[in-house]
Amino acid sequence: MNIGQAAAASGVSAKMLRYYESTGLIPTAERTDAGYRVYDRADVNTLRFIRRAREFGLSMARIKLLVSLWQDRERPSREVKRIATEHVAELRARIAELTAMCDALDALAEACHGDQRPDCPILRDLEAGAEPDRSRIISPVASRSRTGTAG
Amino acid sequence: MNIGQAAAASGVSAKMLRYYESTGLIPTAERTDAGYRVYDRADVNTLRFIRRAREFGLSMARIKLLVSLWQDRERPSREVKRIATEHVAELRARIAELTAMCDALDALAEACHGDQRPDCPILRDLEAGAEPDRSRIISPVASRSRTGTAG
DNA sequence: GGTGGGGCGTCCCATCATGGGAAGGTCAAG
DNA sequence: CTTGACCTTCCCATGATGGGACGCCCCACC
Repeated sequence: MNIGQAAAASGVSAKMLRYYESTGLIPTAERTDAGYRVYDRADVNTLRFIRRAREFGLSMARIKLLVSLWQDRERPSREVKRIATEHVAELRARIAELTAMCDALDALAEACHGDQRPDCPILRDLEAGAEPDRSRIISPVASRSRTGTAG
Repeated sequence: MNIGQAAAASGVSAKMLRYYESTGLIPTAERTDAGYRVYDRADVNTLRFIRRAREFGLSMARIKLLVSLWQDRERPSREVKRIATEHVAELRARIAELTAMCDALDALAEACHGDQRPDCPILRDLEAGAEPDRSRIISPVASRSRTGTAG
């Protein structure tokens, strides 16, 4: 089967097929004399596995691990579970972040009249912390300590 | 103040300051004779506004709109509210997506023994929809090399 | 045996916001 | 004048994906 057919059969785009191959997620496909990639049903199954894993939001790195575990009949389910659990934890963290943003912004939006008047609690919140035109913001010593990153 | 001081005072990195300038989010900064960018307290306030807006997960495009609304004393709060509401809707949609992923994967992980045995509901779910392939998922072990993953 | 349309190949670019780093100029303190 | 911190611009990388250009290939149709 051609790349287009494998793509249609698996639900993974041909573009992604080439990309997955280039990153080593799937093995290098056989080629016809003309250089066309050739796939079989087993490849399509792997691709479906990958697509399904992507639907869980798993990263390529984790999917790579899962695929090799999947193809290893001796795998300990512990390994699989660990990967899934890590991902769930990350999803939960992300959800918590987004929920905090969402709740805060929604509260602000609820408090906003939303009419032709310029007064707006959203903007008032956003500009909070902006120093009014008082004295200098930076102290003479301030520029020294640049503590690492801020994620 | 120069870019490093403005960065420290605003919480926006110098790198991002240049980037925001290049994309037109903030106006082109004045320069010293040597070419150094110069900022004042008003710039720092704008930067803080931007940083705060970023904390709500707003896109640069929406922040650009918000900044111009913020600086327009005649703005209708309706405009601001609309932007916030759109973003809240997108956040909710994203949260729903992530929550669905999270719940589904978590259920699978919960059902997984997580021991040394190879049987695993997570992998079984992932391979669901894969066409049966003559009783085997991958071709006979001896013929195909496993592309020496080793890691 | 031609030919045309569509599939395939590679390579480059863009996303979105951010950081890393190199090469070279500038400033301020010693 | 030296030194070191800071500034400049430019390039690259992220993560997964799509878009597009250009050129070759394949097959059906005549």
